[in-house]
Amino acid sequence: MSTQKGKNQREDAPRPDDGIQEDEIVRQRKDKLERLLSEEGYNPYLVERWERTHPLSYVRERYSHLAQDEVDESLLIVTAGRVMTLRKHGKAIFANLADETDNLQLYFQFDVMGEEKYSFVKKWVDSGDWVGITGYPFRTQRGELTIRVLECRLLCKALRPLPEKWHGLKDTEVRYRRRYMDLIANPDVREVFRKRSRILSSIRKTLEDHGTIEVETPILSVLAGGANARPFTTYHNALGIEMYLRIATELYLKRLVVGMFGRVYEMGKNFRNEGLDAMHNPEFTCMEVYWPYADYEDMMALAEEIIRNAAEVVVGPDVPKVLTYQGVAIDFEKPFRRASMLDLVKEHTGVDISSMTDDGEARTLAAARGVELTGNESRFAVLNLLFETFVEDRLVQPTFVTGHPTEISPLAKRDPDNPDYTRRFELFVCGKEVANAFNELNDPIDQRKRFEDQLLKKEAGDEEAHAFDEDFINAIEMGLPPTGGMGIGVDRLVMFLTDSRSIRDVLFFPTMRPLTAQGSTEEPEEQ
RNA sequence: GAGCCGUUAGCUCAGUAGGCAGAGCACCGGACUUUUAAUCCGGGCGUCGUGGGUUCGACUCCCACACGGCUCACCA
Repeated sequence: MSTQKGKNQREDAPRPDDGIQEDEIVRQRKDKLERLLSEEGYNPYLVERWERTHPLSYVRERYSHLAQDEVDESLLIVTAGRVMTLRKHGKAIFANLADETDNLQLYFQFDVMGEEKYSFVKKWVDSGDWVGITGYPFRTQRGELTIRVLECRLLCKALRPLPEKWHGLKDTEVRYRRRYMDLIANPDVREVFRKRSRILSSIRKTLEDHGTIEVETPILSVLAGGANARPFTTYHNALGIEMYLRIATELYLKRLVVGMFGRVYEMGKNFRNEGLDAMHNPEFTCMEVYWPYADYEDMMALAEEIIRNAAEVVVGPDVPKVLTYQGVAIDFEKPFRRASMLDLVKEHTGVDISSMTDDGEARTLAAARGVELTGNESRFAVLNLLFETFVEDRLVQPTFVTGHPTEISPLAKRDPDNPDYTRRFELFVCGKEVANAFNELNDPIDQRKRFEDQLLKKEAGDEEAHAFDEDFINAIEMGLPPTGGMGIGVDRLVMFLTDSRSIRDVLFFPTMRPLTAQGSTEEPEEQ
């Protein structure tokens, strides 16, 4: 495809596929494809269906008992997969076939298949190709469970070679940008993502076992509320308005509780226009759940149950739910520690904010410990800063941190015994926040005040202050019953349960900077 | 956003006080009916991330930029 035009395009304006260049191997494979068409009249891309009776894992399980040289012809196996390796020996060929379940050896024999079928395989099948196979299982002299192939149908031809078979694909950039190559080459990566799927199912099952129903609320809306974060902005042409991608699902879900939906949850992507690093991706998966008539202690029990069940799908049943994260054993089995933010700060810094009524005193004590302050912080803000600076990192084992100041909890109900604080917890694992829950504020008058408070912060330059949501006030003026709600950072939970160092290792396609003019403001030429 | 490190064949990686760019796997041709990182014989494959500079000569030295990784700062 190196027409004059194509060449010019590549030089003058990088195309999205620039960087994947026509190399020797691809040229050879395209030639081979043409020869396959002209010599055999076979177009592998016209194959539409293959009646697979059994995946490879079935063969391994059912025929594990076969002895050396024993063949089982009781059942014709019709299976399929990608050819990973080929070992050609003249009139016999060994290959490894992989599907989504397993990897099994194939044995092609001249005598067994007949010259025509055998020669086709020898001549036209390459590593990377997809094939449909029929044959009988047997065990080789070397003890390897193998399928003796009777028929081989070339289902699809690969024009690009597989990554190196021994070292796999290591280049992190290629692994993230072209995850399909990573998944082909690295079975452990496939396993991480299978675990992710099982964890998500487990979370859904635990919630649904408690009568919680899954709902969907807008991702695109005119107001991004429910958290303190900067949203992504977009524009709706027909309506002529700015719109935002959601930063949380909270305010919509509580509207549904008002609307008498009972226990609801949503698991989906949130979007925050902030930095990227090992713990943060601009889009990430959150689960939020709301239970009427429940409180944050019920949410603690639910959090433990969700996480323990999720751990179980990773480690297996009847095993202690203790997992190693980056070399540290994390115990999800025993009840998680519960401690108030005030006590934890006192424990780690000696500063006791609970007895304090003076903001200046709190600032002085924090400043003495090296915390940078603007001089306007309340003692509650200082408490939070001290917690973030001196405590957070140390909470390695699962810990419920309770009693956050009202000032930093604009949607949480006050503690009736101490209105400056809320009935709230955050769950920390490995020094990172995994869950956040509280008794939902259902006093519309207080909620309005809290929003007004956030508005003042926004006007003072806090870009992450909460937006004022008049309709949400309207909703809870209709009456939100006493409700416990919780959010869980699903990606982080998956990271801890799969021993993944970066959030990019648990997202199929993590956000990456584009390589070319693609994504820039430049006009995409022609068309 | 800042600092450090990296970018060489399809993949994994070597490499040179500045002097024709290397290996293994993959690929191509040949041999081979129990191999499994098959083996044996022969072969091809590179804008050494991009753009400048220094130099007789740059993959190598210098500068800028791009992308990635790590650390830090903000956030989940």
